[in-house]
Amino acid sequence: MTSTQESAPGSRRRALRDILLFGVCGGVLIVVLKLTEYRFLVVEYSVEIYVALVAALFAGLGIWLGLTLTRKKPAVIIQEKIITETIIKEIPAQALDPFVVDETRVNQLGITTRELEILGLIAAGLSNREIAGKLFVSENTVKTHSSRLFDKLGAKRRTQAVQMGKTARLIP
Amino acid sequence: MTSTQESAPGSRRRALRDILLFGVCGGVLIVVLKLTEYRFLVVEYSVEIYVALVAALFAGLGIWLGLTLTRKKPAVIIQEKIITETIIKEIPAQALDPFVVDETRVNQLGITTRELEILGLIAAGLSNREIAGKLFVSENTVKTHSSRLFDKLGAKRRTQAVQMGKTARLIP
DNA sequence: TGCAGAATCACCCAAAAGGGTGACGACATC
DNA sequence: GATGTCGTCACCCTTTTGGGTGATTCTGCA
Repeated sequence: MTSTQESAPGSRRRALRDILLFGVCGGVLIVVLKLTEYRFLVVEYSVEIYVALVAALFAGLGIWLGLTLTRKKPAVIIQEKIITETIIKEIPAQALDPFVVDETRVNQLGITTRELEILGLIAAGLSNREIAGKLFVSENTVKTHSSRLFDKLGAKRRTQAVQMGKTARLIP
Repeated sequence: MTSTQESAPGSRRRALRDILLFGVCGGVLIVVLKLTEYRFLVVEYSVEIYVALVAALFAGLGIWLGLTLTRKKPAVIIQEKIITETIIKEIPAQALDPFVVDETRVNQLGITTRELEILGLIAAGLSNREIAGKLFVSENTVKTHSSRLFDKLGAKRRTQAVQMGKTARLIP
């Protein structure tokens, strides 16, 4: 229960319709059974069979209802089109995009936490001076950090470093 | 039916267990009902009530079974942990990522095709000189283009322009 | 205890980037 | 034919960025 229900517009109406349909089906069945009841009562001990039949029928109906009710929930909206279908596909985590840095790559390149932090701020569009102000260090410090960072990434410019950092999953 | 079922390891076993549980419950209920049956039979026309009761019970049971069975199917795998839960979340179309420029935004900001082209090359990490070489124009031309682009975006630096361009869906 | 890695800072210099202004040709629109 | 937009280029000047070197402090590890 990570999030509240935020289903498609007509979902509740459809659920109601299904419940109604279920009720009608039940009613019809009861009527039918009642009509046939008398015939069954002639044969004495068929009550058990009758009950079992009713039980099985309603169980099946219940299962169907349960399925149809839950099937409405996951609606994948692509562009404008609404596809109502159960999602079976495994979502490869990265699709819901809670970004995590590729620690392996970070260690592999020998990038320190400070350097990574500065890479993030560069990607955010800050100048060296702004970064210095944000981290309470001198501009020279930021410059040395970024210099070493570019070395490790093999980048010549900060824009290139950002691009490389993104493809290497060091920054979102 | 986008893909075949590739559910979690213990899914089938659990489904079987549920069905068995369902059967046992049904059996127990039938036994109980049979025992109470005689008492009900004393009162003559309570058969209908009895049937209705059975029907309702089995319907409920069926719904429960339907729910528990379907709940197992969608399994989101994050890292190593398996979360068995119905997927409710709307997946934004952008997740499947066939990038298209936001033409509306482009016109809204008054960005020309050439400027957009240069923004893309800046984002790719090229220097003004490299861009000039790529587009067969002078470096000064690239500079004027980028200058006007930054004006329109309200950016002070090329890194900032890239960041803004990305959030505005002008570049992937 | 001493060493390695990190974070920090300074200084110098060159290259790149950015701001401002002006100008020219092509093309479309009115 | 006038106007406007777009793409092109030049020049000048300031700011930012990047490279190189050296030094200091702190911390964890051998």
